[in-house]
Amino acid sequence: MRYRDENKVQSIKQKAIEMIAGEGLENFGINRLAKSAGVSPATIYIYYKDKEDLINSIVQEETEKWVAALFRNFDPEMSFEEGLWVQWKNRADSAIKHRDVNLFMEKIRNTSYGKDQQIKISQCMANFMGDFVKNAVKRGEITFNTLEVYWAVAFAPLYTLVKFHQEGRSISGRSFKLTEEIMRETFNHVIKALKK
Amino acid sequence: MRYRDENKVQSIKQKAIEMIAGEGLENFGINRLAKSAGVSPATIYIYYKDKEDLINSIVQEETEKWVAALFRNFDPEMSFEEGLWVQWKNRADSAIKHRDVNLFMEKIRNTSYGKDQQIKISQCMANFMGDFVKNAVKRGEITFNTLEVYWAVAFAPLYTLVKFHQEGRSISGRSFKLTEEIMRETFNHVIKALKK
DNA sequence: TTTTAAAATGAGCGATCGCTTATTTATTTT
DNA sequence: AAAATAAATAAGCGATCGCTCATTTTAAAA
Repeated sequence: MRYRDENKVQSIKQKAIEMIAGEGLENFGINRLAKSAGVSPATIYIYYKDKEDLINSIVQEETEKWVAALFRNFDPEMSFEEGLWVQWKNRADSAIKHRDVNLFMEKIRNTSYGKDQQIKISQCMANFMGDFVKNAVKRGEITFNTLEVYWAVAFAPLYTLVKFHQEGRSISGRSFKLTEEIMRETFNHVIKALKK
Repeated sequence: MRYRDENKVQSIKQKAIEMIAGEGLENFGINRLAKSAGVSPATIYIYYKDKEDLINSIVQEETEKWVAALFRNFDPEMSFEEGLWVQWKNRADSAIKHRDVNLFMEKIRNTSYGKDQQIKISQCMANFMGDFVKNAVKRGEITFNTLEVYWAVAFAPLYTLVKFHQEGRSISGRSFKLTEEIMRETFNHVIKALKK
């Protein structure tokens, strides 16, 4: 019997990510994807049940990779400042190295396909951060009441700068690049906010 | 001659906002909008050139209202802490009072229709904030180098909490409500980060 | 009351949508 | 070499898309 051509399914995934990253979900269609990936529309339905399944599968797969990358070289036993910086660095590296995937994820976020994605990210965050933050509090490095407030103060500034960077645009209207220097400046503000 | 029925165009706008806020752009269509608004599809094209013009018009209109609401009771001469708090309060009130519009704006953000929206918001922010921040620096209340960093530290935490609130979900998985108490807690962190 | 002109509409156009089916192609097993 | 089987495809289905047109409705102007 004939075996699956892995190049085909990889091409389908890759082109789907590129198309959604570029034009958004509202212009994304199976016929156009098939043409772009160099396969027949019917071929896509060998690998995926329907359009929804296609998108959900890719979202799930990329979310797992995305979260894993966020915690590379991270250890909950790290000091607060070191651990948070590792997560910041990983987040920024991800945005730069995998631009398409990050734009894709951003387009998905506010759609029905983004529900599971957000839940998975939240759970993973809670798991990893739970111990990390608990340790930091135990050591008397930081203080806080609500986990949501911690997340908002510790990560939201970075995520906003990453968005500015991805869009190549910002408040001032000028082009914006997320340099290590700017990351450091922002990080110092955040540390000041959270430290006792 | 016959005059335009303002109820009709208002109904079209309102239903468009509700539909996009609820199901997102990818499921939004003119025929369904017409049915929902109780008019003929052709009627919509009396008021708007095409689908793109319809969405762009609503985005522009609501963005102006949205930005205006953000600077209600705000004066660039205010002390830093007071001025920033006014903007925070306005942002939170907007999310609570005009839920549909805020969800609509959020769905639009990462689409092609969101480009002008973002630019307009950025410009308005830069104008209002320019003087305000300059005054605060002159008075020695705060210090910072980059406008983008200021924005990221001063507003991103609040905007993240607003998103949690809108989605009724957050890091922990539990339902999340943006109370005044949580806003205050977060605000104190941010002030600590920005004050000299 | 009649005329006039724009608002409003129902029906439906061509194009594209997600998806299926009948058939062919490729590769392993016999 | 023949049989077996799943991958892959071209063609196109019904449904829906954005949008238009011929016609009717409405209310001000004459």
